[in-house]
Amino acid sequence: MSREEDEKLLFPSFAFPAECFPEAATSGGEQKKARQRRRRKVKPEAAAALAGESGGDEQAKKRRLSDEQARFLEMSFKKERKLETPRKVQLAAELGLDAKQVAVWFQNRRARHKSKLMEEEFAKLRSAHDAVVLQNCHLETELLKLKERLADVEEEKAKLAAVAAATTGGGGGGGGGSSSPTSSSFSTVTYHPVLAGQFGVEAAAEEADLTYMSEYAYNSYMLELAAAGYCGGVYDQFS
DNA sequence: TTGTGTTTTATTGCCTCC
DNA sequence: GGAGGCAATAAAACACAA
Repeated sequence: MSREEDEKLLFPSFAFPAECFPEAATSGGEQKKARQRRRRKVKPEAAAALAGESGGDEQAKKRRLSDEQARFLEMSFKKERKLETPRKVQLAAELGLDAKQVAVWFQNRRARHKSKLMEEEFAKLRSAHDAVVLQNCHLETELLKLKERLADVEEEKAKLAAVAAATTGGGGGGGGGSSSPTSSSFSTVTYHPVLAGQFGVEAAAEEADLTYMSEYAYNSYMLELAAAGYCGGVYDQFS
């Protein structure tokens, strides 16, 4: 079974939790709330059975499956995530278990599998988020530098205009104007490869003749920023 | 040994589908 | 309406540090 099939099976209608969108609370959210409100009550007979009080038969107690049984079930789970009733009964007979136990085992196993996939998904989203934060910080830093540079140029321009006015006796003069930025003072905008791929900015960046940093260069750059005290916290991972 | 955290097995209540 | 699935949860079993 492919991972995509797997996820389709396990997340038939995956959505971000309703609390992410409080303004769009729906009846689905209500259902979830209702579920969370619920407090399970263990029926007395079930509690007694678990405690071994009803006749004291060992079968009623919670028993761990043997390694062999668990291994067999695990192999079956790898082949098929859900069991048809006949297969369930057959499996139970082969393992000397109750069909209900096999069903429960599969149910719990699916839940474990799902939560593992969720963790992986979360980790991916988090790293993408971190990358966006870093990129944003980088761009803000770049913007700051450009603003400083612009201010310098404007100042230079004003000075030149004043000098021109003094020497020509007050004429207009438009000297010194064509300020094409020197390549050394303007650093190029860089895109982290992960970001570029993820958000489709690659083509646009190429078109604009922007250069790319290697992973190493990028990390070094982030270290520099961290050392300079930019965007505190975000760079902890680099230092 | 014991307190505590984690994993596993089982139950309950709700939902969907046939 | 019954079967089966899922989420939430309880509780036993287990692991492990102090």
